[in-house]
Amino acid sequence: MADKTAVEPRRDRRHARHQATKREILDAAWKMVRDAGVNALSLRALARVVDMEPQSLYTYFDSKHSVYDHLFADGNRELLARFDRLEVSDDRRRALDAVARLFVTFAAEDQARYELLFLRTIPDFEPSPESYAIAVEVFKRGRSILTDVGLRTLEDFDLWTAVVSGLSSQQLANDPGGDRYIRLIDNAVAMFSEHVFGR
Amino acid sequence: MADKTAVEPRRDRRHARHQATKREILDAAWKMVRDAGVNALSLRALARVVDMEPQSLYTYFDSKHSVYDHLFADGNRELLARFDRLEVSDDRRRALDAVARLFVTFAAEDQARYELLFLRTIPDFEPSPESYAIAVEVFKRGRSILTDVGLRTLEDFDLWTAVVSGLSSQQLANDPGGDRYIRLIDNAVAMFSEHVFGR
DNA sequence: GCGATACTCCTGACACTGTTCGGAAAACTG
DNA sequence: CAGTTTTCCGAACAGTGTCAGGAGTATCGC
Repeated sequence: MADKTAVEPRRDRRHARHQATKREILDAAWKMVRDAGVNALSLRALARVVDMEPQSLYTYFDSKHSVYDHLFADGNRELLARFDRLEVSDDRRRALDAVARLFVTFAAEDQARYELLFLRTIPDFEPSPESYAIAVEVFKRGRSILTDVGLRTLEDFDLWTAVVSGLSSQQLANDPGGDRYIRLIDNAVAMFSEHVFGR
Repeated sequence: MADKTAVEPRRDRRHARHQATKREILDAAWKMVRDAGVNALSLRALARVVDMEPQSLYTYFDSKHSVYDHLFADGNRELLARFDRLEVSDDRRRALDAVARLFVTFAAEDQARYELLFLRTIPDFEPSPESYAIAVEVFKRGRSILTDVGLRTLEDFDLWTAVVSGLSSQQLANDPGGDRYIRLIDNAVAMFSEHVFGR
């Protein structure tokens, strides 16, 4: 009798929790990371949100780093998808502008995601080969768009990424939520294409 | 008797520890941060290095954030000193090149310091007014050098910082310890000054 | 339908973290 | 020498990621 009443509610909670699948956990993790910063992710707090015990998360993820790894993959997949959706103009300037705008916007949208994907800010975290492969894919896709546009040498490409990532990081650091550096994209693209293509 | 032998070594250690002053603690903190990343700093490990109990650190610092705050101030002071030591050439291109080189080198030297000063990577950390004042001083100094060179508008200045910080962050992220992006400084400065000054 | 197997989840525990409190020893001040 | 201030530590609290072991549930082969 006493046993039964003690076990009953546990079973109920089981059912409630059971729907908290991998995807839901990751979504909750995204929310936490966005609200409090990449390094403020806590497995225990995460478990609380998805109504689990912290140890149960280990059914879905090998470790905290594994959670980060999945977020890393998520972010890169999203970026890759946007690149795929992008229709590249024949006009050089227009194409460059679109790519820059795509990237800077992507960065400005979500500071945490930017940190996770492009800055090594979590101690000892390194993406798994599978996740890193997606990042490489993103890189290749970006690179191929730019070579199509006429950006041939690695030097020019590096200079391009420097400019675009510079705008992104400055936007996030000095004017998060605003458009102080986003407004400069036009100007920056003009500067860049004048330099490498002449005017 | 038993009491005395138990107390004796404690007194000896006291003397040994006593030389671990604020400066020494901060130096040790710099080393830890450089070796393991900004977010891997641990007060307990730090105390171990300077041969103290963790609680004793609170004699010198109000909190872990306060340690970060002092590091933040340290870094900005160093950068400010370098700006002061810099002799600005009359030649525009040369001057810009020197400033860019100064900054990118400073960034490339020490990833942890760069994160600490220019990226908001530590959860909830915000520099104290006193430390932030030094950062503002650095900003002013950089800005004044550039206006002297003929960079008048805020837009141009923002574009400049974007390019320079872009080179820095790319250097750290994609080729730490190397010079893949440092080599581009010449090129980048040419691009920038052609754009804002004409050629 | 039944037994074995796999999956999911939890209890308990360990070593670690930053931090607070209260007290003791040492250093400095009059 | 007495009194005050500075420096340090022992004990403890709430938080962290993680592991081991054991339940309950779902699924598969028979």
